[in-house]
Amino acid sequence: MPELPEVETTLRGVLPHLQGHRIREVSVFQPQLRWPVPAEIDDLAGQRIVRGYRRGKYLLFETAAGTLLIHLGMSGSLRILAPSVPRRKHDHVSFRLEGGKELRFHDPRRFGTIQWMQGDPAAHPLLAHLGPEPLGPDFDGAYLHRLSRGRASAVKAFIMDSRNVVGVGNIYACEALFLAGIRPSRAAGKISRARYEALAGAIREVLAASIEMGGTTLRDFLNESGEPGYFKQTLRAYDREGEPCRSCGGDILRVVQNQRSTFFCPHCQR
DNA sequence: AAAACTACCTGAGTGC
DNA sequence: TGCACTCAGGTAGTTT
Repeated sequence: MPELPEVETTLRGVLPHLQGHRIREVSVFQPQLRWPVPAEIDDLAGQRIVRGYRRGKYLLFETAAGTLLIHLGMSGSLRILAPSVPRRKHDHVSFRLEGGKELRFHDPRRFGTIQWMQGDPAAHPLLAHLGPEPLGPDFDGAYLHRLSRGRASAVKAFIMDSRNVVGVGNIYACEALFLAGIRPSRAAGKISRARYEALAGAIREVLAASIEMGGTTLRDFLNESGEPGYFKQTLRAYDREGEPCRSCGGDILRVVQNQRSTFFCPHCQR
């Protein structure tokens, strides 16, 4: 499941094949993604990718005629392939590149998004209300502390809300709260500045560490989906219900918050 | 205004 | 073996 580190890994994997290169042809096999792939995506054909970057979990590829926006949703992936590689089930969109290779979008659950837009990408409805990048300069403990005053919602939901900060999905929310020693159910508005400093640091730490690990898979990127296999063995809380806390040895608990599983150590997280 | 809930989707896993 | 069922998760949009 692509969280921010997987999206970043994907960007690093595909960008060398895209930046400065022309898209020759766009083929849409299944337009019914989260929203329909617009017919105007054809305008991308013939355009040169000027630059590509990530905003939250959105990937953006700019051309002179418009910007390609891609979100991988829950199960999406991008791969660079030779056109001779047969199309797999759930390969929904293909971008033929100058030089002969193809960029293919694969997404079994079709929660992903492919859009084509004009104008300033930051003003696009999907991007306009996003909070700061967790690895950027505008995100720190002071920011979280200030923003959370008066909020009654659980801190876990607070940091998973992309209006507050982008890129913190369920897994990394659990991991960061464990690292910071904060109980996920605690009211966001009642957490001290000092503890938010720890939380902001933990968020950056888990995301950066995971990007580093994703980076080690870059070599294999063209062959594999880009999902880092090492990832699971480093988890401290997520998906570890009943297993011993790596810090105190007690049982990791699982509860449900806002229809999502939350994993935490009741001894280490208060 | 803020918080909680719903819908979208398929594959993996479970139990009978 | 096969069927029915549940669960997972990102996030925009809707409801409370």
